[in-house]
Amino acid sequence: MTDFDHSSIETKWQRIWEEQRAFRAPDRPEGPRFYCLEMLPYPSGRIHMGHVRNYAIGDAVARYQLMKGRHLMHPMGWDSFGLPAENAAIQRGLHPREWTESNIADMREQLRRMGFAYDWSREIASHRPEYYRWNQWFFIQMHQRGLAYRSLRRVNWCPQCETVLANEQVESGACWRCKSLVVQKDLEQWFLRTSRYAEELLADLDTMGGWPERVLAMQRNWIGRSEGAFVDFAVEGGGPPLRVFTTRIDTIYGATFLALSPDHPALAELLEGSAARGGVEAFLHAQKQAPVGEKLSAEREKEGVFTGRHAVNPFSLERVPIWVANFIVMDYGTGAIMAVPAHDERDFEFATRYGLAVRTVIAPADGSSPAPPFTSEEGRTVESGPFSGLSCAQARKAMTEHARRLGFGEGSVQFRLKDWGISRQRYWGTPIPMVYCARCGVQPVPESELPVVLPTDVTFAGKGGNPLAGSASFVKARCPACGGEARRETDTMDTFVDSSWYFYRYLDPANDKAPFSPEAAAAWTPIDLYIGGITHAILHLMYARFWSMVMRDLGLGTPGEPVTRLLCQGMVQLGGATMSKSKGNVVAPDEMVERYGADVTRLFILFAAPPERDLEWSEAGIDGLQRFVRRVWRLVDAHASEAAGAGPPRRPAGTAALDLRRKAHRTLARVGDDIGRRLHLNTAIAAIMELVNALYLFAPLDENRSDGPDLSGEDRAVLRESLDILVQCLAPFAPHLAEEAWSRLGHAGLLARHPWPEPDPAMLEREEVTIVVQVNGKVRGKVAVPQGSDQEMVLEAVRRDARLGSVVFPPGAEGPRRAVFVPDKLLNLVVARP
RNA sequence: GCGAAAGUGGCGGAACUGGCAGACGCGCCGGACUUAGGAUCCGGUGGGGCAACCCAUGGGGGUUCGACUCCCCCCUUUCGCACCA
Repeated sequence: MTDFDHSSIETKWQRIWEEQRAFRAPDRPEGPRFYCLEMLPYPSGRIHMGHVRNYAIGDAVARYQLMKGRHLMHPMGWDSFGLPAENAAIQRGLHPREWTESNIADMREQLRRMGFAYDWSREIASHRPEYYRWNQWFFIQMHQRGLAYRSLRRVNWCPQCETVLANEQVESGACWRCKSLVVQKDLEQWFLRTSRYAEELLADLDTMGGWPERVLAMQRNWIGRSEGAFVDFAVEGGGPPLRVFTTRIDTIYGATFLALSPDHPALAELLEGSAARGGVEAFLHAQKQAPVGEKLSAEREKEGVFTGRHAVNPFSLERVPIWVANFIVMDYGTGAIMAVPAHDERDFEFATRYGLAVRTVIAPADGSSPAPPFTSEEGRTVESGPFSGLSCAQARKAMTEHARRLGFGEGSVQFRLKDWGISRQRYWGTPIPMVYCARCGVQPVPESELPVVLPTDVTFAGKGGNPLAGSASFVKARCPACGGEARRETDTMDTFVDSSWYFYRYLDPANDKAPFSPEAAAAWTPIDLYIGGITHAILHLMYARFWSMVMRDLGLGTPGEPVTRLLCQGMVQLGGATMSKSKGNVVAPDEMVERYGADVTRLFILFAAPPERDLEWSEAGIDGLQRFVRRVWRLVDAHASEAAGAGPPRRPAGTAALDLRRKAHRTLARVGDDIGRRLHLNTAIAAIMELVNALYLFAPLDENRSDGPDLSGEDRAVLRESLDILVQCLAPFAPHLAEEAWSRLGHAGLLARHPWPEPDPAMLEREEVTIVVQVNGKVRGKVAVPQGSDQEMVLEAVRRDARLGSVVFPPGAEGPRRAVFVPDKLLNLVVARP
């Protein structure tokens, strides 16, 4: 009896896998392939339990698919640009590159010790010029096609990080990273035109059956498509008309005022000569002071002020006052609305506060007359001039057409999805490859001059501002058009750019002519399974989809949708909160590996909960997994010598042996299905535990003997087969243990690359099945009958059953009125109730 | 407010297409082996009666021969969006 020394055994197999290049993926797979991808980590320095869980899930699937005979692509890399490196530089005086590279080295080592089956030859890191030059290349391609543009925008600004934040990075008014209150600022920014793909991004969601419903819902919500119409209201006293967007043009006869965003560009002109000018300007000033968080809140009191001007409703020709209101946001629609207090809650609230008219123009179909505001679309228009009496849908159609014909409006579709602002005023990111020439304007850096490399002569003072702007050598540039002096763009790209296409670079990581070859992309994508946290359900996954569509349109051979199946694993929590360094509730994977080994750690984290569910960390159960590993090891250790000599089982042996064979083959089928189809890794492990229990019953171990019990030759063959199956089932979850056991059982070659066996169909059948016997739906007993028995045969068995017979057919009572029979499963007898 | 998911023993969780609720593990109880065991093996373990049976999957209704599973209402929790016109 030898103990399972996890430390030496795990190290040994990690070395052998590496030496034999066991997980190298071919550049061009021939035959079935599987691309298993896990979200790449930010190299913070240490891996945490969230990583371990993510990668243990992916590794189990990857190893299983490899054994199933598929060419496997299972790469790993580093999302290595970003703010923490810069902060570390400020705090420790290290260059961000040194800090990052050293973290990568540490974390790579930690991942190796977990025994994950990665093809490390494809490793990428986004902070390396070989990688980010392609960010720059993509940017230039997009710029040429009008997909990248520069625009002055009121942006969200984090005063702490001193950088712009995308809308997506503002969480209830605070910076998503540092939580400080976000303010607004006008800045020239680079944008990517995600809006051009809004329709496709939305429409595809309906076809993405391999994604969790909640992620699809979040993305739909985020894209936020609304069908409606623009309507132009002429301004009384001249000037250009005010254009509003509405989804309820059918209520336009109830519009009693217009409301403009405080940021509306037409305001200045409207206010000229208006008596209300002073009051409006005071209001606007007060609005500007309000912090962003408050500004975005729905609970905020609705406030506004009359501009002193009027507009004309083009349908009713009525005069309506023009107001400025704080609840109108500039970046949706036109920044101006027609307010219909009778049929919109917000408009109603505002009208009530300021004593504005409320006019009902929709009558509910049921004849009721509810108090305003009611927003239902069930009903007909009333008091709507020639459009009265139509259903809301009809009215919308007719009115939109009317506006179009008369030239004061048109149908329009609006999206909540905004273009992606990618400019960041940081050092540690991809330089945006543009230069500014006084004569020629904004010019892209020629492709031959890529990459634009980050300079090293920068100081990280922590005083704010972009360190890049302080690098004279970097800022000074030549204009590609005229050759004159020019100034280089110092903004860098949002790190979400890096992660939007990295999974294609893995396929062709050394390519220095293109980001990747179209052949490689076509051969390996779409990704079969992508695993990561739900935190990326919107941003990263939306950008990755957008980028794939752009690359497809650039002719790079990528599919429009990059991911066939998405698994969002739950978070690892401690004390009800996600583990995080700042909360101080982390458990270091290193310590677990040291104490229990990688196999036990992996088994535990996979067994404790199904992958999608949050997992509350508790070590209470880990002893069970350690026991399990030892039990497996003892089985193998005790039986290896005798089992090694046995051939395959020839014929059904005794009942016990036959039962064991069936158990083994059922386990094999179940584990395969649980990993390959259902992704229920916890139940797969449970099934393997059952097989281990069955093996112990079949061949009890005697502590006083070094060898196993006395078994017949046939029993030995069955035992041998079952042990082989056990070890193979275990390979995706506890790969080191499995390899060691495999070799102990006398097999040559790596188990990791050994074909996954097919269960013997004969062993999945049973000649006898247990039928549940119910009376009026209540279980009253069970009978054993041959598989495939019909109803009569089962009834006969029930009659013969000593106990059941009298329960089901009590003397003197009527027999069953009818029976519901599910073959091989259940018989339900419906009898008259007493 | 809108949207999504979840609620099952002391605990983590099973039950896939409506068909034996509680697989598997933790914990606990008992036994075996032991100088000892916090090692190992075997058995028990939802509740009530301790037998037949009855009750039980957040609560209440419904559909069905049969509901953890489907439908309606409600409660709780978590997550996402939050004045989107």
